Amino acid sequence: MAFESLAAPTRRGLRTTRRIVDAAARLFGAEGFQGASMDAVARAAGVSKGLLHYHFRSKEQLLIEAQRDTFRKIHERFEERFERGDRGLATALEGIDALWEAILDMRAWAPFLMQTLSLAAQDRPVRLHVDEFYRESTVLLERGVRNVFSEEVSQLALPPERLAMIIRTALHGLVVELSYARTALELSRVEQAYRDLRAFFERAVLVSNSPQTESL
Amino acid sequence: MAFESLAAPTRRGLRTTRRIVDAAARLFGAEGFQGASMDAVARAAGVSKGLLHYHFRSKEQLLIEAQRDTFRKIHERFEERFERGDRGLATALEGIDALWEAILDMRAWAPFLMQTLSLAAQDRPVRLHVDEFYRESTVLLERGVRNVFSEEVSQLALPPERLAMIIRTALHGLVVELSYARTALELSRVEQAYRDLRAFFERAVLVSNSPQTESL
DNA sequence: GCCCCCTTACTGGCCGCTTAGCACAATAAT
DNA sequence: ATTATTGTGCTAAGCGGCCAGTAAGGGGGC
Repeated sequence: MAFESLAAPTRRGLRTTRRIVDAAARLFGAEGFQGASMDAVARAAGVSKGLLHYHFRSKEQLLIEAQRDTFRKIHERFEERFERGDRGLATALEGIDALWEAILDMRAWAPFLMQTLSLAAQDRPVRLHVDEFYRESTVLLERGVRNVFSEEVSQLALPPERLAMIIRTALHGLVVELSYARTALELSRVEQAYRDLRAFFERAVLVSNSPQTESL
Repeated sequence: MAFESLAAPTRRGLRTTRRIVDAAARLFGAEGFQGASMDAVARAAGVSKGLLHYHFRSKEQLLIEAQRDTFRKIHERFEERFERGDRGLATALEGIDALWEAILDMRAWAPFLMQTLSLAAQDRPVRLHVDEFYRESTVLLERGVRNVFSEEVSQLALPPERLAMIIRTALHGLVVELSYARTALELSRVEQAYRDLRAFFERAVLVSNSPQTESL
């Protein structure tokens, strides 16, 4: 992480770097990228501002590291559930449930994800980095779908890549709702929306008799 | 708009105010709220920076006016289509299509909507204003659902308010994808995702035999 | 004792907002 | 009809504060 030195970072350096990245993700999410000052991030991490620039070349670099970190966390939970050998609709639903649980667990990061997506539409380097993540996760999701439905692929209402896309879209929508929800009531409405979307998915994803639906 | 005077604004003042608000929505969407300076907005609107503060008490007030304007535009298209007297699933799908078309037409505003949602999670006054819009539009959407399905309400897979919620969620997801899509290919994928979600909706929204599904 | 980690102090620049004042239109006074 | 009066729309310039980034030096683990 210490970009200037070629020496391996020490344990201590790694720990503080981690603290800084966590604080950055939290604050960027809570107050926005431009809204959260380096000084505020430093205070939240319990270090001095100078140290941030010692570890990270710039504020933008800190943002990208924080994103990488967040994405990595999601990916881990992602993979550990979707890469099993099980098959069939029930397994697919379990996998999606696991994804949703991961998102729920990380709902403190939801505003940060929103910020990230919003920034990616503006800022070139951020965009490139987010693209990379989406390529990875889309591939992962598609492979998951193909694995899970391997024997029923011909019965799928949609080809796997389009299925992966609408799952991603629906999850984006849920993340928006999550990042917006404040009260327990609002949160429970979002959870209900997840269950309802899931039920629609369950009811419509397999077509028993006909081949795939019309394209375009 | 000129908040200090109690007099009605003249035609000229109104026209420039409109130009400023348009420029603000565009720039806030493109560069973010904190990212777009008042000076930049002024330049984009072809006026001086001071004029912005003449018409709007603060930068935040300008944001809120820009939001009100955007929301109003959406609402107009919203209502003109959903308030007809027609009934049935086909009408519902038409209504949703109209909504989607409206969103597509305004896809230049998608980044701005993202910014708005992201900011609403941070900023109290912005939040209150966005809440107000959501109350309105949710009521509108629910009423639309009730109207359209009035004779088949017992056959709905979900009660109207939950149906409205998942429509909103899915649209949020699509707006995220839209605000992110740059190339024509990406755009066409988003449009495909809409059609696929719509097909799922069509296939699952009515349950022919049983009453409403399990709640919670 | 060396080097990495970290702090304090500082700088240059940008940005929101204010202020002072000009241009022009509408109404009132002469 | 010309001249005051008033008020709105708008500009230019500057102030004050905040913030990303830097520089220089102190201390603590290997």
